[in-house]
Amino acid sequence: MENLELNANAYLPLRDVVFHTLREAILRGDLKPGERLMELQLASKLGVSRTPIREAIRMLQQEGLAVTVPRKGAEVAKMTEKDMEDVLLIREALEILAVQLACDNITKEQILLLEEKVSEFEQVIKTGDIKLIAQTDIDFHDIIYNAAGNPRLMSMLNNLREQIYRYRIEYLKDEKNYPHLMKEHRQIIEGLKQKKKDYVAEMMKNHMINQANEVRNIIRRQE
Amino acid sequence: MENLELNANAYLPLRDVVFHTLREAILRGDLKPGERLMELQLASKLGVSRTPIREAIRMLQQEGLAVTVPRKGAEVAKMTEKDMEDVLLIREALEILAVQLACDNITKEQILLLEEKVSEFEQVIKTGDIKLIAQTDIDFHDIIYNAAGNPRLMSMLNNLREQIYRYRIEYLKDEKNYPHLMKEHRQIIEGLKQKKKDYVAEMMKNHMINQANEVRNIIRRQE
DNA sequence: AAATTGTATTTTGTATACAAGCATTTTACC
DNA sequence: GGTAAAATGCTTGTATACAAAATACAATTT
Repeated sequence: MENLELNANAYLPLRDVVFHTLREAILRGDLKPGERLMELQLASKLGVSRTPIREAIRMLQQEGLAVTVPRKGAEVAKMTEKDMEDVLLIREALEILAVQLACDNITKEQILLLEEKVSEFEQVIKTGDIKLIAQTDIDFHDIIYNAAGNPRLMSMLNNLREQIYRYRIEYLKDEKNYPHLMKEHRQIIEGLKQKKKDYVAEMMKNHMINQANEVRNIIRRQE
Repeated sequence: MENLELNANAYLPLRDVVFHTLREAILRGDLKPGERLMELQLASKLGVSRTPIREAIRMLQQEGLAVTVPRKGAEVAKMTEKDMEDVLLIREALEILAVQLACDNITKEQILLLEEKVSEFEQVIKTGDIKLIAQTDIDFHDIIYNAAGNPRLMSMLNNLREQIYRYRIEYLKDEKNYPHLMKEHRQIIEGLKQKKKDYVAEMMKNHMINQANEVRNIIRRQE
């Protein structure tokens, strides 16, 4: 860990601000897997007392981003390759569910939004700004989640995405992945337009399997 | 709420004991949906200070069993029929995933355990003890989760089960459901034995749809 | 040298104090 | 009597104090 800074907001309780701050730090890798989350240290670094830190840690823990051992303290959750595989499988199942539900409910406007997002993606990759590229990809899927009309599913998928964020960033750093990704997104849009549920499910599955393979390669390469 | 009591354990931090106590109370309906979770009140009722109560509430909140409004406090999460539908759909997708994974990995011993559980279920329904009946059903599915070998999937399914616990109890109070339930369990075992992935998936889907329908009926009847 | 005990230090666990916000009632004024 | 403002009480938010456990490390023993 290096430089944490609080983005204070008069009306949000500090625990929520701390929670978001720590979550961001974990996702962006400023807080590394296995790194201890010491209350006093974090408190002084963020300029608050231990109380909001502790509550934020309890939230992170329930979210799976931190692991706590009683009377020992918390640390940033480590992710083994197996953990990653487990998450990817669950994500695949739920993304397929989401796109199937979306297929039933999606509006013409939402389909337009999806098409716009693909164009936007095409533009954004030229900038080379990975965070922006990642966000555009996230937006695409978020439109589908919204169309699915199942808020709990949406929040679970967001949580799963969080868990593999670091690896997805690596995946998006590799330009050779962009054409496939865009092609798959276009296939999904096509299926949604024609309301072919089995087809979109197949295309989403394909999309997920390809990403999972890339994530696997990245993990292998790192170790 | 009426009588909460703490099941103290020397080594578990109080926050965890409080968390489990409150969770149980919510699931069993002692704490009703919409009921406020006031820190001081709970603290004095459980004989602890506000600190562990607050941390437990943060955990319940992240788990979806409580909802908190800043500077207003927490209350037991309300579940609309729509929420329930949302959860049931997710559960269906993940139970199917679990049983498919189990199909790949299940051992002979685990299949034996499943068969024993069905027999046990047959015995237990004679007692009429709903909590025991529910536990036997839970055990059956837990064996499958274990065979699936995906701990994260297991914990997500456990969490989803939690959310619909109250309605599942109602479902299990109705004796006419037992024969179907047992038949479906036997079909799932058969599929796992023969390692027919598509078949187990189909049977599990069927199992889930039937339960979902019953839960729907119960909700309708209640309102 | 290895193991063990003892002690100081660090860190978490829990209780409590105090501040601030929100809601409701009371009071003052028209 | 009705409305606005003030006051009161209850609740959450945050900081801090103290206790208990874990850890690190030195001293002692084997």
